[in-house]
Amino acid sequence: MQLNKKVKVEQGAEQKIIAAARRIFQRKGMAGARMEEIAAEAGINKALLHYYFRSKEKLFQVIMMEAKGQMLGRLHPILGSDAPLFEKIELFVESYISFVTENPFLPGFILHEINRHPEKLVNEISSGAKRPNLSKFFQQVETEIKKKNIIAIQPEQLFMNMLSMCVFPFVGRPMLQTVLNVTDKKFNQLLADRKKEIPVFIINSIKR
Amino acid sequence: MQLNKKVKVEQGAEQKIIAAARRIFQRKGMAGARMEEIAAEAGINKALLHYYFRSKEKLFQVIMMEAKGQMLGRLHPILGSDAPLFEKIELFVESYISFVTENPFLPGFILHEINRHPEKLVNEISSGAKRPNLSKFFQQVETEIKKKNIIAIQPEQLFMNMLSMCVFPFVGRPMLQTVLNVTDKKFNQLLADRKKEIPVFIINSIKR
DNA sequence: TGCACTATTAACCATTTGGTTAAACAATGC
DNA sequence: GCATTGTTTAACCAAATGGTTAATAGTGCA
Repeated sequence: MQLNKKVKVEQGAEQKIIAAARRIFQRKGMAGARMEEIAAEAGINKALLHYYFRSKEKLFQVIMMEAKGQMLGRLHPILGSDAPLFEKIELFVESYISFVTENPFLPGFILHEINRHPEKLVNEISSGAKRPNLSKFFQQVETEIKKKNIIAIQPEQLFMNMLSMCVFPFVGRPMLQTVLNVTDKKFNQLLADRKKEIPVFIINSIKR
Repeated sequence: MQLNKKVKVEQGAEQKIIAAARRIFQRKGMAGARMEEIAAEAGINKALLHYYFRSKEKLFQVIMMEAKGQMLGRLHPILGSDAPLFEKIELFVESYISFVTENPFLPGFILHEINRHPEKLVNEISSGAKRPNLSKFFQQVETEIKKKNIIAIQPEQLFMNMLSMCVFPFVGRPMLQTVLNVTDKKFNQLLADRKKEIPVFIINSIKR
């Protein structure tokens, strides 16, 4: 028989802290987050935060690294694959929207924090993980243009368009929802629809 | 002869404060901004901030109202006009990108602060200014669909796409620039190109 | 059982920070 | 000139906040 009081759902303190820090940091940002608040959210004492992660800055780095990794890490596997261009676009949009749906505060968090520190660029992405490489995707676009399968477009512009349409509605949700004057339910439906709508929109636009 | 030491460029203290607060708040957000810092940026004493604007919160409200007004105020004049749909799209994109080019931190600022306060929605936009009304634009889209001039698309999706492609590259610039691996100059060129590229992209996508 | 080691906490500390106050300073009217 | 009113500042204050410490509780193991 095991006497361990913390079984099943009861994750260790370290994990509880990370989960709490994720929630608080992502919503309020580094400057807006309070160590006390994170401790409370994790259901522990403030001193324990410093026991596991020495400082607010250190804890923040952990969350930020994780966030960057999640946000950028899915670019390469999809865009670097061998799938044909149109299929790749569909895959990318579906995957990215699914991810952001699960983590609606993540993009805004990263963007705000990066803007806050213009000095150190986004370098050392995810602590030296592979920098996302778009060359495969870019080559594919160039090839399809040469083959007259799609119209001439700068690959960079196409990529920006794709990413913008996937991510922005989540970052700008409160503003958009007000301007569009729709309910939560309706807006969620619109977001869900975009998994199918955006690929159609993009492919319509570029195919000859 | 006027003895007034503060002529020409020397705006009054109140204006200097607002200008400084705009810069600091937009870059660092409410929580990240320091009153002392704003005072220094304005070249005055911290106590003078409280003389003109009673509290940080009050000063912040001034900047936020102004920001919302600028961001949302330009929607209605363009989208509510009588211009034909395609022309309207061109006007909108050009106007919006020009504006965001001049105020690159403004969208991120608003979005972050709104996310930070989910309770009070974007209501009371610009202190009761006219809520942007998209109905004219939406009607136009419906009409063009009926006339078979454009393909079927939910007007809300079209609007989201437009706004996303205009705004996101500025909000997400640091991330995008890293991923695309381009210089400042090249990225600025890409952004400038978008004034023409986005309308083409959109119209290509929807026209029959 | 007792010892070493980890985990956890309450109380505390130093610094930062928004905000206040009283006094100096400048402009303006009489 | 001098009183009055508006502007600006240095010094100060109280609350908030990140971080520390010393003591306590729990755990494995010899």
